[in-house]
Amino acid sequence: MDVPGILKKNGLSITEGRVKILNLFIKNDGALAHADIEKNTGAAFDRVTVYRTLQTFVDKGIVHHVPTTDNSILYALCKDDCEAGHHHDNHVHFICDQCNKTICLDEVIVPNVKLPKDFNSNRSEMVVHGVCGECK
Amino acid sequence: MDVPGILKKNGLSITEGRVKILNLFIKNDGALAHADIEKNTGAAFDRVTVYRTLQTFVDKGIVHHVPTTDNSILYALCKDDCEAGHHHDNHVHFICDQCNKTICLDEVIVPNVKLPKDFNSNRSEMVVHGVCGECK
DNA sequence: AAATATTTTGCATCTATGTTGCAGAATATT
DNA sequence: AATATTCTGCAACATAGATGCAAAATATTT
Repeated sequence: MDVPGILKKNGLSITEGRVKILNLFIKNDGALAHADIEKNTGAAFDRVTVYRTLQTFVDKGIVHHVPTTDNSILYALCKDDCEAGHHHDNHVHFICDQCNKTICLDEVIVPNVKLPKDFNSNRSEMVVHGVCGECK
Repeated sequence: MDVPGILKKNGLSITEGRVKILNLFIKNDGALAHADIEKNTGAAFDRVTVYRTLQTFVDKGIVHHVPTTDNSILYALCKDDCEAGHHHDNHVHFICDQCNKTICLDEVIVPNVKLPKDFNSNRSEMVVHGVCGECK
């Protein structure tokens, strides 16, 4: 589906900023931080607009948060979400120690773990660190 | 091992702030954010001191970062680190949706996942969300 | 296509979080 | 007890993110 289509499907107005930012996600298969987006759009938009756009995308399930160990917030697009419109982010995220990219491994499902009794699990997140195919 | 002993073993001076903060971690089996520590020490220490103490503890391997999906940094003590002094945090972290506590499941090891070929893994982190034994 | 209604953007402002340099205080060493 | 080392607190700074509101852009209606 094309970018305007994705926006319309989610009840969002089609604006220059949203189109450009969504395109950035589609071109880049890794995860993006707010700062990456500002760099790549050449400061064409206000900081606040970028924040709000990202928040909107998260709310609509177009994009999801990626867990990190530092204090950065990463956003990643799920291919499945794009196509089908239902939000599921139970896949593994991979962070390359070399190129520092965060990559969604859409095909790798987060495994279940045995929890202590009396613990119930809703959802799980998994981040794997290592060296990606490009850098190897 | 007692708190001053842990500090000494890591080549750190024994100071009021470090003892109190390390005690906080030992008493509380969940993960703590910077803000939690400031609350629990009754603002007895400067903000900067708390930041630096946490950074020092991370550097020395006394405490480790817990991955989160929001922008908060959580710190958690590993029982094993305390006892043996070697850093390993390949256990699962559990975040309770109800009481919002983060709990180190020291006995639950992060499972291995099959990565795409050409990907090498060094270490993995896993966060499970759900309801803990207390809240159930 | 023009007019109106709705959304979105940008600016100004504010808050929280985290860092760094440096002098004084506390701890460790001799 | 005196010296050397380490740590703390203050001030200042940097960055990330949120909010209210008027102006601008988009969507809808006629």
